[in-house]
Amino acid sequence: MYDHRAIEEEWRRTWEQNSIYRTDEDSGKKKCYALVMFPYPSGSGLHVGHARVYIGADIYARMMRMRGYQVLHPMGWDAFGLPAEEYAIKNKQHPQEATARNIAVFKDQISRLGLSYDWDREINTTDPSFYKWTQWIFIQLFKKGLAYESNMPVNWCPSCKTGLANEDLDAGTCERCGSAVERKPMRQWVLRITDYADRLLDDLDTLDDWSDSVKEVQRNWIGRSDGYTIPFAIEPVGSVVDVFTTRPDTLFGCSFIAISPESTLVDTLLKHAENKEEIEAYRTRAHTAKAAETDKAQTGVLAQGISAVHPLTKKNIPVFIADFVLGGYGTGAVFGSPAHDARDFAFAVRYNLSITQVIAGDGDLPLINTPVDAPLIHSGEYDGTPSEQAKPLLANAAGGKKITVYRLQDWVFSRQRYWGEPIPLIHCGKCGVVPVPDKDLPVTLPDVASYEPTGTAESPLAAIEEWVNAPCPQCGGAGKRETNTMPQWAGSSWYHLRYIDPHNSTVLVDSEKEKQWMPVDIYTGGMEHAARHLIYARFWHKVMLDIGVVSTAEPYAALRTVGIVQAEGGGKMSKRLGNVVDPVAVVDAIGADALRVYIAHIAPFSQTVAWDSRAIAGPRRFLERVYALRDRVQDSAPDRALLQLQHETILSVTDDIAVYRFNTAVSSLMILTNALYDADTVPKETYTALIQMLAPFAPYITEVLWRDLGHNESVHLSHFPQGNAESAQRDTVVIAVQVLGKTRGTVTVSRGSNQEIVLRSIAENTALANRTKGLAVKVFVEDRIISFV
RNA sequence: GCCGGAGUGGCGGAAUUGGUAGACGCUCACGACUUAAAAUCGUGUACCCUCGGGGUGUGCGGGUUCGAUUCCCGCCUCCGGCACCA
Repeated sequence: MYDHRAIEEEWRRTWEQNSIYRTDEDSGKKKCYALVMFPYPSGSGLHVGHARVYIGADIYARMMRMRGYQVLHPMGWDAFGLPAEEYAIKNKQHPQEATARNIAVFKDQISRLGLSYDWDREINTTDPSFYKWTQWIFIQLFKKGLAYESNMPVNWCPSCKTGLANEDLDAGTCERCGSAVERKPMRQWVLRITDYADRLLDDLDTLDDWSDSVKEVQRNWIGRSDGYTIPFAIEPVGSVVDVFTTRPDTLFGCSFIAISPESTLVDTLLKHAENKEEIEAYRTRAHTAKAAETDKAQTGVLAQGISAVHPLTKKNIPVFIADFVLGGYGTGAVFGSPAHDARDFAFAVRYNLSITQVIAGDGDLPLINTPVDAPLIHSGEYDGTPSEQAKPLLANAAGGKKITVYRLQDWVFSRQRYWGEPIPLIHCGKCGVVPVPDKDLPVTLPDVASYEPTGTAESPLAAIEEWVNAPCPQCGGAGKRETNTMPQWAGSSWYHLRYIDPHNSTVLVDSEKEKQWMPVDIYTGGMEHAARHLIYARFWHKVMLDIGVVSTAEPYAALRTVGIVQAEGGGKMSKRLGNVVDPVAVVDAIGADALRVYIAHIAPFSQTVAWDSRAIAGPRRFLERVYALRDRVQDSAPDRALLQLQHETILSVTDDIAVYRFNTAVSSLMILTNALYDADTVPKETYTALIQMLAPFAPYITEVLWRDLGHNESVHLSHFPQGNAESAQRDTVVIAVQVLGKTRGTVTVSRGSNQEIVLRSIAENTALANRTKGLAVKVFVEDRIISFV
């Protein structure tokens, strides 16, 4: 038994003293920026899920370092956010204090896992020297017109007392606290991410080394859809409503127009409608309704005294204000063609509107998925035209225009909470909204008496008069600071750039260093960030490309997603169920090395796994075996078979780690270890290679064994063994003998044997000779198979 | 409903330019060591049968092929994303 506690303590200290993981900036080497998603340092400490991501990324970083790359493998803290603030409210303590304490705990726990971070580059998003640049980026967005003030209804969480972005919602509830979210019109800052929708979508095709599932999630999230706007004149208002449609071929079936209560058109209608009060009441109710409770039964209110003119038939059509029409999608107005849409059909039935079938087909109405070549009917001169062809014809005839719309909406960027980056703007009565000049950044968070959210469009910062009142940077007159803060996603949208140049106080990142390190070569983290952090970060990156801060179109060249670690037997780990596994406790019990090998070996990295407290014995046994072998090492050369296995293992382990196939890499190392265990002698050469290949997985124990082999320097600074394809070739191969498609046995021949030699071997095997007697060889594949029929 | 991913022993999983299915690990059984147990070491561990042999088998049903976990067609189930998206 090796003493993992003593070993791990000793080497952790040694590594720190010698700073062996400091980033090597030798520009003669190829660079490798191996980034792992930094954590929110929560009070509940490190989870095995964290451990899995960090260990995977670390194994990769360690191998690349040993393969001679200059590796940048940093860690930091995404520390703004609500939990620290909630804690501060409860305990009347500055969130910075709780945050600092949590970071200390997290860092201590992380350091127990044997991770090779360069701590000289540690960053913290709540550090003013960091968020100075988050604010600086916001100002660049503002100056480019990509940040704007809006009064549209937003998602409001009544429990967190703040507005939220669409990305912060989970099926109509607050992603963080689970409360039903309301729609609430309020002043807010919004980022024009939709301006970048096309680039965000199209550039996904350039990300060859991202998993398809993440790209698909982003495509769904952006949700590009091509259609038309069709103008309907409104009488007697005299204005025009543009409706959005992807189905202009059903235009002759149009029996109503529906406008979103959130649309500004409603104000215009109100001036002329006969039932103003009813419409007002409906709109108010729609605005305050909880998103999750929105009536799926499609209600609406008819605008009395108002009608729309059908652009083709010139007939008058009723106009409804209806909450099933989304304010933020398309034009906020649609036309209803009930015969060919389930929702329009239900609406028409409810309000007794006409239903006219305009595309031929059998069956009950509504007829939904009609074929593209189904002919139009009841459509005047277009009768008989196939529906797909009819789309542009009818759209053009109606005066429509082609338009591309997105499901993605602009990013609601302001939060009415304390613990976030202050938005660096000053409101001036004369000059309007003025950005804080660079020289005055960062705008630091002042101390407040109470962190309690106000429940209004202002954050607790609004109560600090001496902070709020600030002279206008432009005219010097009296101004007021913006009191909204940024969402938690702000810092993580660009942090990868700060690791490159963490101590620079004059620029966000030195451009030479940026060119040296970007893009991130491999980014490791959770799938849950696919439609949040990873979209935001790509968006900011493209803006920074446009303003010359960065030099690449994409921030992350390759992406590896980690699977969830479930509780023993499956299901979510939760404190309530008492099934949470504490990685530090596991490290104490069996050692970080065994935990790392276990995590690496248990399943493919991206796959969900259930924790298995029994299976963890295997990796520990494996390490014990490797440790025990040291007493049998001899200075002899490996025999041919062992040398072959040694090189085969080096090649496969190198390949496997490169593509995060840690499970099969560990299997290969176990096979080699078992072979050494069975061998009469343990050749030093083979054992040395084994220790070096194992080093990325088990960094502590391999240091001890490396020292035993007579080395003074760390194994992690040694060079990863080089595999030789020639040596990895086997001398003999086993060939399957198939008769009528069934494998009936095997013969062993030397590699590269031709058919004659194989047939001779078969003849020497009585059973196989009888089986194949009188049959013809159908297929012979060298070194693989011979098939008789 | 739309889009993506996946279904292999008691369990986690391995193998795909089509070529011996079940590597490696866990579990379990038996044996060695021990007064005994643990640990360790050794052997075995897909299923079935009439067991020195034979048959079946990679979610289900078809197909292509000398040969299919791998390719094609049609289903089922599970996981993830989106969803009143016009």
